[in-house]
Amino acid sequence: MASQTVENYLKCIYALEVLSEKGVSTNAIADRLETQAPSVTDMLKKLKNRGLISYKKYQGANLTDEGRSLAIAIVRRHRLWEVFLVDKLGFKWDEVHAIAEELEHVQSQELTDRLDRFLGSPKLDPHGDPIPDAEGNWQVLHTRVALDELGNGESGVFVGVNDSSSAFLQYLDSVKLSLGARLKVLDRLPFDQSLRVESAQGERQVSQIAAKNLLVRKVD
Amino acid sequence: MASQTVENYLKCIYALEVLSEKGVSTNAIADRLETQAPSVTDMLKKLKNRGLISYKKYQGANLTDEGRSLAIAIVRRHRLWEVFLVDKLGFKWDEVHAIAEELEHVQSQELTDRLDRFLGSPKLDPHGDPIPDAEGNWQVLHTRVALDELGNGESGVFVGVNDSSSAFLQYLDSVKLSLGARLKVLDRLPFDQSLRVESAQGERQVSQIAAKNLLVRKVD
DNA sequence: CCCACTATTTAGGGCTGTTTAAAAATCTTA
DNA sequence: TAAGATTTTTAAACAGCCCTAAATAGTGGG
Repeated sequence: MASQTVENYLKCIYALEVLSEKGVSTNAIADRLETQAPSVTDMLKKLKNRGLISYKKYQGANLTDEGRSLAIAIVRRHRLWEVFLVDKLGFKWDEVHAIAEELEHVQSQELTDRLDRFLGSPKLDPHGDPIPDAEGNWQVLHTRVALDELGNGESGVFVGVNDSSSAFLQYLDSVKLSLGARLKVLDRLPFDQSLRVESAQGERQVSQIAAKNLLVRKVD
Repeated sequence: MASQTVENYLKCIYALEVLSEKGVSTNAIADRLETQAPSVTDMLKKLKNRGLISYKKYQGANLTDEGRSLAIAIVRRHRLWEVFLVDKLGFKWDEVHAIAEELEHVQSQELTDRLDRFLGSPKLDPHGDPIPDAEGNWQVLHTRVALDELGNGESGVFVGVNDSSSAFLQYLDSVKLSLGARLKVLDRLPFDQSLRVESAQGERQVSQIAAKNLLVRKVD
């Protein structure tokens, strides 16, 4: 039985592994978990001993199959609880992350299965991220690209975010951008590279940094 | 912020305090938490330093107002989650205790409030125990007595249990006794003091030990 | 009232997970 | 390629919570 701490490390390594070809670095983990590098080194040794990661000194860590399937199970629980919090309890999408971080550690396969059924086996969480099923598989997402990568004149449907920080989500709310919105990039402003975008609510401006964190599915 | 361990001690002391006039003894706590007496002594000192209990060596512990209100908040969360598990997820009443023990430690006032509303602000948990409201108050229960305390010829409605162990709850299920059943004590069998009881499903026999754990509200 | 028994506390450690400070390895770049 | 900078690991220590063994306080029976 993995402790909450171990679960958090696994989830963290899982998230970072996607971003880099090589092993996940000690510092990257320390930053993300807001802990210190020596704590990470310690934990990496333990995780290795438990067969959850492969790890060589100075080379970073990678999940083993066992570690990865544990990590995916945690992600599954996290995202199911997020759906519960938003759909059933009426939380807003920027409020659920911290609470789901706690709920995800409750250990009961039966609970997870029943929660999934209760929610109607949702495929996506409130931020547009896919929810793994009990076997750890998930729907292949339509190709998602950052709004920023669309050329002038191209259109896309807002389907997810790169950054699910409360700050970014609240920003999206404040400018009335929500999942499903159809967006067309008109052009870039030379000064700061911000995008002029056309949406159902009319024309708006999106900063480049926001555009990099806003994921769309391209449409014609 | 109280750790899960601290919360478990508080809940334990709260539960034991009801049963005895004096301070709650070290061993009683150790037994209930399935830990060792020295661990309890350690923790009692810490709880005292944090102002959550009053405690003198060899004299047992009692909750302070602050400790008690924390304990009641934990009981509230525990029982709300039990209602959720039974009413919404379809668990049986004997399956929910362990899971609720984990869920109760999730720290979010907002979550508790919303869960309460989502469930319709229930007043009783699946075992007939009262759920404290956000202020820590609960409905005064109709006087509940053990079935065993009814005289021959007296009747009562099954409204709760003393022992909510899985074993006892499953026993009740297996003999088709559920909350709300009307029971009339006919007489006792001299040999083992077991009760002959009349219910809607006909006449049945209830062992004395079961009768002591089965709570009824007297009716005429 | 004293002995024997039980309940409780102290002493000394272990394990997990954390920290700071310092050493070692790796990377960068002139 | 050799300093210098950065990253990572080691060392030493601490906090929370737990344990066993041993000492001590309280309690009931003779």
